[in-house]
Amino acid sequence: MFPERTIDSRPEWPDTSLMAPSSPQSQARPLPDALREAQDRYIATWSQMGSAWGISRTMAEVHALLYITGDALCTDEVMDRLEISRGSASMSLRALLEWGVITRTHKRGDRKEYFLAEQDVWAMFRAIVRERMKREVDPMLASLFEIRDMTGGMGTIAKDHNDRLDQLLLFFEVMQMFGQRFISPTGEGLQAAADILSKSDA
Amino acid sequence: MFPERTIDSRPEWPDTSLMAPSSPQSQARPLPDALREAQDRYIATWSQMGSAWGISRTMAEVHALLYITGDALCTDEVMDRLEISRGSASMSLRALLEWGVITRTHKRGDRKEYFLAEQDVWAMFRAIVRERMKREVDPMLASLFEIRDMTGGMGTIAKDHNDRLDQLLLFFEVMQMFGQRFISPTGEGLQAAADILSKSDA
DNA sequence: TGGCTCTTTCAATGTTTCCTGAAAGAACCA
DNA sequence: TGGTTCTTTCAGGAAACATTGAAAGAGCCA
Repeated sequence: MFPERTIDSRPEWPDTSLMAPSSPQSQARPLPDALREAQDRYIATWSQMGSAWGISRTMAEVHALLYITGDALCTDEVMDRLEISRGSASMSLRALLEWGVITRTHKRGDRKEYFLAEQDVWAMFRAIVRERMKREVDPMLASLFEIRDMTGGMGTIAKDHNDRLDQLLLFFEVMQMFGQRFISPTGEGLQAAADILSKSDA
Repeated sequence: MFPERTIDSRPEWPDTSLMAPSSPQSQARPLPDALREAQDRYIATWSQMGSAWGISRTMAEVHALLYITGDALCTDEVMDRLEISRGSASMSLRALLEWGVITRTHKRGDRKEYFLAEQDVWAMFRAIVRERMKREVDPMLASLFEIRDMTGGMGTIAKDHNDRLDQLLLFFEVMQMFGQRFISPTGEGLQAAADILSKSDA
């Protein structure tokens, strides 16, 4: 069902008792193999999710990497870790910035840009919902209104057609309202509720 | 922002005062040009929407056509209207059946199958949400749990990593709960509320 | 200003995804 | 059973999409 694409997802664990001298990590701190493998599987999972929802695999992978490591990584680190080209890394990072799910940072005495993923999952999804509404739902609603106007004065011959459009318009307006509530400060109330729930039954 | 793809979306109206003797329509009833054009624009809009959300353009077009006409159409009618091949029409129709957003019907004395779109927008979206949860969210949650288990016993070195996964898991569990509420009979309450809203301020 | 480092762009290329159309399959009828 | 009508399948081709890498751009420093 999902497209075949994994970043080495072996089913078994290697020996994890020692630190492996893995490739040059962010700040010279090598990672236990098990952790690295878990990261890779997370990256693969997130990239599958992304492609099912119309986000390019690489962009999803870059985001997954930044989120799961929690580190501020530079372009070269992203390239090396995901084995992608400079151009691809650059474009993905920029797109993620535009989505508002990562931010630029700098390190003292280093000219490179570092990228850090939004660490609050709810804030991250608020950003995603905000962008998708802006890019897809709003224009579509505008189109639907226009289309509705095309047959507005046609009388009974277009009645059913217009009713169907009205039904759709109503639905998307309701959804838009929900979306706005989700991304607004009120949406943070939802997050708070979820946080409380999580603590009460953990 | 959206990919270029339209089904003849001229900005101006043709003369709509008369029925145009258009191509052989479902039941030999020709359509006013304006109505046909509005249908085309709806089809184009819906197909754009679809591709932004990972649904193939053709499949979205077929669904749009069935929804907006409200008619039970057979494969040949779909092919002719959208100018797609028999194979493509057949596959799209089957996929739409699997999604549960269209149904098969038959006409007396006719061996062909006819296809009818679910006409209730809320029922349609309940079907879509149900399928997407089943196909994408549930497997992803399963993966996240597995990944979480990979580093469950690793102690402090994986603490932050595990916290991040837990945050994601919590988020998706909340979303799953919402989704289930949306698709359950309770979800119909939502629909009812929206219907009332629409009548009260129309 | 010239040289250095890092970032962005984009034409060419590679890859995935989708569509086509012919052929096989299935259901029905006489 | 053979013929007719409709549906599904799938290999091959076409289109859409993503990635690469080299070159241009941008900022910085001495």
